[in-house]
Amino acid sequence: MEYLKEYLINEGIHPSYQRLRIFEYLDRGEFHPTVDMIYNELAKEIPTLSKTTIYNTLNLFKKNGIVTRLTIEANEVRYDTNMQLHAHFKCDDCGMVYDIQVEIPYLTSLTVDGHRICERHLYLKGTCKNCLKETR
Amino acid sequence: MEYLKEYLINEGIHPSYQRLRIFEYLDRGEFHPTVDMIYNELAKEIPTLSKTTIYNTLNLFKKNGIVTRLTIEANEVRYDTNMQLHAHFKCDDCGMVYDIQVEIPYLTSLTVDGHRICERHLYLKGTCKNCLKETR
DNA sequence: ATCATTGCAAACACTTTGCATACGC
DNA sequence: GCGTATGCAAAGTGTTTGCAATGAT
Repeated sequence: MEYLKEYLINEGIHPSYQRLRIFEYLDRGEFHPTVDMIYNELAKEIPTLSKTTIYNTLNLFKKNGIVTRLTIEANEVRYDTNMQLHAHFKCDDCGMVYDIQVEIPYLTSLTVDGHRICERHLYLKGTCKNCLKETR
Repeated sequence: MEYLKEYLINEGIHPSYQRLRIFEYLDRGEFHPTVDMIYNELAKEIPTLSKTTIYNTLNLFKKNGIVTRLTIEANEVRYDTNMQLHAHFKCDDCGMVYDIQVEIPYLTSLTVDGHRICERHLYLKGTCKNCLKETR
């Protein structure tokens, strides 16, 4: 946990207990949780935790560029600590969101049609391989 | 307007006056309006129009596959009648959303990592060419 | 002692639901 | 006349804001 603390400090974020726990939770692999997921999970161990703090914290993380907001779905925002360029696949059946490694030179382009690009999101939707198995 | 009527009927949608007007408004080029934009514009000419009707109508259009929901931004849903595969660029300065014609073979692939893809969205963000001009 | 963070409660914004009215065939 | 579409009001959701209490140095 010590290295996470240093990471936050490096990014200009005072590493309070709540912030550390929220970042640690986000940073556990390909997870992309929603605010509710974070709250429900962490509130078990931090009973005083409030959703306001989670919103504050995620907005701070976003502002400082250490998380990305995923808007695959109109009604659910997910958060990702993996800042490298990659795509996301969401399964319409089970709701799982997968990281997809893409190799699209085009995506890394700095401009398109004269517009300057500074953020890219490739979202795919369908049925994931696990759900495909079950319906087979 | 007659051909729009026939189009809706073909897609299994009863072409009421409100539905026609909403679809016609959506279908005016690269526009991608939000519910509010549709409402504000059409309410001028259809004073009794309610937002509920717009929500009902857009959900119906979505269900019948004649519009796509764009979720470039967490807090704003936009609607698009262009069902062909293309990307969207949103300008952080002026808020304008542009259609981008892309040629990425990968994007048309039917599967990735064993998952079956049935919907694709490529969202780009940055500063559009018009806003770049002004700050120059 | 001071300044920043937390978290409650209230406010806000967006979308859906329930239902009575109005419309079109 | 009947079945559907409309639109008001209310409910439901997700997020932000105001502010007092708390915590860290």
